[in-house]
Amino acid sequence: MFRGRYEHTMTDKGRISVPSKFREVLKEKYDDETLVITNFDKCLAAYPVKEWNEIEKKAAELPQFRQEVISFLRYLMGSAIDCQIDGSGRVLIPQALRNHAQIKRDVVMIGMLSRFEIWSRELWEEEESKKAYEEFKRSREILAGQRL
Amino acid sequence: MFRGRYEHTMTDKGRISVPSKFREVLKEKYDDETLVITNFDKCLAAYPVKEWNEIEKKAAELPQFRQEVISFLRYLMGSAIDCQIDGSGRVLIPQALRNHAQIKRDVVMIGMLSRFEIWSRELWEEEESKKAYEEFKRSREILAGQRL
DNA sequence: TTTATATAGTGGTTTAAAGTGGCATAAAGT
DNA sequence: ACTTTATGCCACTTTAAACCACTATATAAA
Repeated sequence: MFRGRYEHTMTDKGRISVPSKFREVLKEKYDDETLVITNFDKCLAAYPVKEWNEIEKKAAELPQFRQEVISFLRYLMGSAIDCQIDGSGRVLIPQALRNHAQIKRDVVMIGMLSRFEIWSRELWEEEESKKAYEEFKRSREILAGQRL
Repeated sequence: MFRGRYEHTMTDKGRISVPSKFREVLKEKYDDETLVITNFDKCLAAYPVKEWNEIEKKAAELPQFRQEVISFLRYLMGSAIDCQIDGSGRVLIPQALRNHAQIKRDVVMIGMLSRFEIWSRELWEEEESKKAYEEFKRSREILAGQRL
């Protein structure tokens, strides 16, 4: 499973090296180094193809004419692109996705179990990191409560 | 189970030797010398992978597209990194975690049953003295009630 | 008590791997 | 054909992992 937070930089041509721990998970657990990358909130989400297929399957079961479903699918599916990891462990992030996530140079990648997120460092630090910490402190009891 | 308190020092490259008692527990009870280390309030928490997997399992059961869950996972998973214990019984603590726990050189490690905590000694002593002060105030109340 | 022997903790050095930048070639779009 | 975009490859730098060595403390034997 993907976990950990890594700060990398993007080359001027839009390539980012995938953290080696993530690549390891892809190789060991998924046996496939292809990623499906899509828009997600203010960041990008990268899925192993196997996980992405699960999402597609679930999405197909949703009522296809509900307005929310249509918007949701348009958003998530419309921007999903599969990206190959190259010989030196990098992926090329298509221009459209870079723009969406406002990625210029510095990026933060965050493991999220079955996927990982790609953030512009500025956006992450300014907007999301504090929010995430607050939510964590608030929700920690959900997990802690089940253990005691 | 992890028990006891140990004071160690960190090398300039961020390595800390895990107390041998803890290593023994890892080997005997968990049969695996990998640790998952994560932010925890003012210190770091180190889990045997098996224990950490329990937490991940619970996290994976949460609805993955709920906003609170997403923020929660961003922090919980983002700050968790697995660290291998090397040949001489040490772990490398990643820079980000060192910063979070304000660890410079002297550390205190505290057994907490299924995990152990890693404190900067300075912070630990502050916490301890605070606790001692609370204790003092509490006993004073009791004494006050005794009309002394 | 003194002397060996082992083990834990620490420090430093070497080696390997990860991440990054750049360039050359290939493919695609105009 | 030519510009743009993508891919593959190589070189450099930094960081992490592996290795070796020393000291202090504990343990066992003389």
